Amino acid sequence: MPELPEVETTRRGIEPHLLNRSIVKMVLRDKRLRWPVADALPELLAGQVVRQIRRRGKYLLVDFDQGTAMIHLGMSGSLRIVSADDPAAKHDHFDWLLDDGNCLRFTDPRRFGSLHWLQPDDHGHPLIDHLGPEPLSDDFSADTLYRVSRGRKVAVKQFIMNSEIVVGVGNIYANEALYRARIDPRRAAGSIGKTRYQGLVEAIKTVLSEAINQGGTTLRDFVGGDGKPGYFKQELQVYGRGGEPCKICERSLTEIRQGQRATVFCRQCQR
DNA sequence: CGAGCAACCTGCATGC
DNA sequence: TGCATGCAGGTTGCTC
Repeated sequence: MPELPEVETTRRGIEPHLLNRSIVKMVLRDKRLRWPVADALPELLAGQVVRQIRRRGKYLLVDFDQGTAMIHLGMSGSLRIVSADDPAAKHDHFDWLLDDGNCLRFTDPRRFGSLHWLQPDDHGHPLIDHLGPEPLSDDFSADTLYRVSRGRKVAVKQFIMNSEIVVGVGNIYANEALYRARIDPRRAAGSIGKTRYQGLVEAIKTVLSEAINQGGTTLRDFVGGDGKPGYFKQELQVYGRGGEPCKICERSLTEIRQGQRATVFCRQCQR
């Protein structure tokens, strides 16, 4: 479910409900996430006040006075604001009860998500220390992408999905951006010139920005922190459309697998 | 170092 | 209806 636009949509949805609220209590029902949730977390969080919610790649960083909670939604995770007396369902793994009677609820059927605690004096965390630039920042440019791609034989689609190169480009938006830039996803990253990377960088920025403005992409049941679905699905040009006609040339879209992920593209329009 | 792939886990669609 | 199979929005960490 969540790529960068969905994580950002979640951040914006929950932020107003959390800012300057204190955590009355954390209820940890299942600590078996991607990495086990620290047993000490409920005790650590009790009484702490949320000061800020940031995003780094697909990680949400909830800042408190005495540390930071780092949350990842994995493939199937979501965060919602619900009433504290809302009964927990099967995959609701933890709640943060707030001082206004609401609670932040983490739900994740596949348990690929995670929750870590960062001490304020930490310089970061191994999971986020080596991340590449934010795609919507000026640090992500054709110049840098061109430079770091020299000599790389990996397919360009897998290259832009590598979080050390750029964060937040998942399978949906990688397919969409390559289609918009008209680049064949199988091409070696090192074989692409600066001008074409210029187009790719613009396509990535555009597709991510548009998706955020639409509230993300809802494929199954994604909802933002405010409970509303995303409306970007109707804008998808290739993802999930293998065998259907290309919207530019009408030719049937090709679907292949790259690194165990579905790739959809047009053999005519993408070179 | 890079490339390829198995693994983590559950739900759902599909086909026999 | 039941069962086996394959696939899914992500990422780490192993082999070669």
